[in-house]
Amino acid sequence: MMPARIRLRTGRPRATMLTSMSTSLHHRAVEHLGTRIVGGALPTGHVMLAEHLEDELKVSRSVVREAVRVLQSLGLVETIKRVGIRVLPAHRWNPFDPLVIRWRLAGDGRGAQLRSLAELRSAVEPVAAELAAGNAPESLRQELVGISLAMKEAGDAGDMARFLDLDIRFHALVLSGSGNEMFANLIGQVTETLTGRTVHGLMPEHPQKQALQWHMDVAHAIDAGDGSVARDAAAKIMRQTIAELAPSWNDQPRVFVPVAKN
Amino acid sequence: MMPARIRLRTGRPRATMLTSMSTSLHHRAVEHLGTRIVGGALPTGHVMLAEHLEDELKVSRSVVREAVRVLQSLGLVETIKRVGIRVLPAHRWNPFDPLVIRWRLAGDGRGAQLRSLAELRSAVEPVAAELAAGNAPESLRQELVGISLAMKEAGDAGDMARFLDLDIRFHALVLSGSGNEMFANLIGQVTETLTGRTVHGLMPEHPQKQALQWHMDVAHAIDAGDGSVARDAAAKIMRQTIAELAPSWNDQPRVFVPVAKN
DNA sequence: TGACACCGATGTGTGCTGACATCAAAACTC
DNA sequence: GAGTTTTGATGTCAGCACACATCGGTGTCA
Repeated sequence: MMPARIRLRTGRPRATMLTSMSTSLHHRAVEHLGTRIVGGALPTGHVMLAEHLEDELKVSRSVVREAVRVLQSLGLVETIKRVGIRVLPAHRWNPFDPLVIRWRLAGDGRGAQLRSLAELRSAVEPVAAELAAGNAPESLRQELVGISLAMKEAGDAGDMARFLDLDIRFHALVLSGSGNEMFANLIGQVTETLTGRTVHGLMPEHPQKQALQWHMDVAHAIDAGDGSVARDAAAKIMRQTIAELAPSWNDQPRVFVPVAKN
Repeated sequence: MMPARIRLRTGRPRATMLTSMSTSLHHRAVEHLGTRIVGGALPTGHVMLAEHLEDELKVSRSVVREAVRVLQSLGLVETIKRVGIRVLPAHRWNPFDPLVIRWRLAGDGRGAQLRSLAELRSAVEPVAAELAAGNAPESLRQELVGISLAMKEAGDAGDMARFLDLDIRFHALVLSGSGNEMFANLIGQVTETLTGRTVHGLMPEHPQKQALQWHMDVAHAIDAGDGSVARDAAAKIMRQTIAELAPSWNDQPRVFVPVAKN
């Protein structure tokens, strides 16, 4: 016989979520808090109470707590007993986390974030090209050569949409071909900067003839296993890219992270 | 009148936590699962049930769920309704997260992780030095010069402990002085590789005379605002560092992250 | 009277649990 | 085979017990 199920609580239908987002409550909570912290709406040192967040987000403690735990792992907040949830200074944030990058790109820090990413690219891609020349599998080298030729075609024809697609794949293949998983992980961010550059009209009407040649140089050097040539050609691409983009962030102030005392 | 508070449950005293660790249950759970996943004990595609983890870790659902949420944000697992918690392939992990790096360094992936970090350093530090020459605040430039001189002293005197401390601070200052928060965030990882190099006896008895000179070159070039000289000197340091360390990871296989189709 | 150490009250994160809600895989029906 | 129902896992909620840092009061001593 089935014991009668005791119904302790009515289990009200819970408002049926008027804002019928497809995403989960957890996702929404992380997103809400992350954007507000990174965007500066919640300044460094600001203390929140879990209970207050429940009211603000209209969710239960579980959701708030799980979201706070995630933000904690990103370095955005810390929890202190008897005090609350405190917003940490920006230099404690994990600047490599995709979420943090996305939130910065969406807010005031957009310029500074793009500069950081561009500088990171300018550092990494030449070394990635050099490593790819030594390590990349044969099929990848050949695809790279093919793409560099297709880029020239698309560039000469003025087909910028196709050029962008090829450009993205080109740089993704170089990063992947390095055999370094940290480099490969930057593919997403590089893609973001490349698309952003065209979307925001920072791309020249036609790709520079030089840039097309440099891409082919990189591809052929990787194919030939010539690391230093690949590196130098990639460095040239990066220098030109930085030069093109620099005006858009020249006014952004630089922040100097304090070095922990020994 | 106060309504009588209905006591739904006795709330038993909860076993008083025999394993009286100083760390929180949440921390322990994240650590336990993270090390086992990154260490390979839980292979890609392995599916766990939350309830099973409760039993295994002897913790409640809240702790398991919060830990899983954090691991999810690191890209180590995904949760699927009606299926469970699935371990994701390594190329989905966030290779820049300090936790992931630490877990890899602690397990079989140690060699590959050190290579990745060293290659990242070799890419970033020259560019960081170049940027520092243009951006670093005056006080930082001067400290850098002072440290490079002290490094020479310590090196000539054979005081390797002091040399290591100075070396760490030197590279931290260069990264910080770049004014790029992503570069600055690598300070921790660079410190790890530097200490690891000496701890594991991969460091020469006396620092190379050339290396000492290169450090001074970097410092003076940054102080003088000469970016390209700083970059080239830093690149020389990196080349030598890589050459010293390479034997320790030459047998590690490289992994090539698949590039998403367009 | 004033400075300081102690100690209890208070409040907030941490952790545990039962009860649903939801949704997709799997089983079932036609 | 297509559509429907069942099932079983995560998702969410709410209440309680506990640990512990902080604050403020109290007592002691100078």
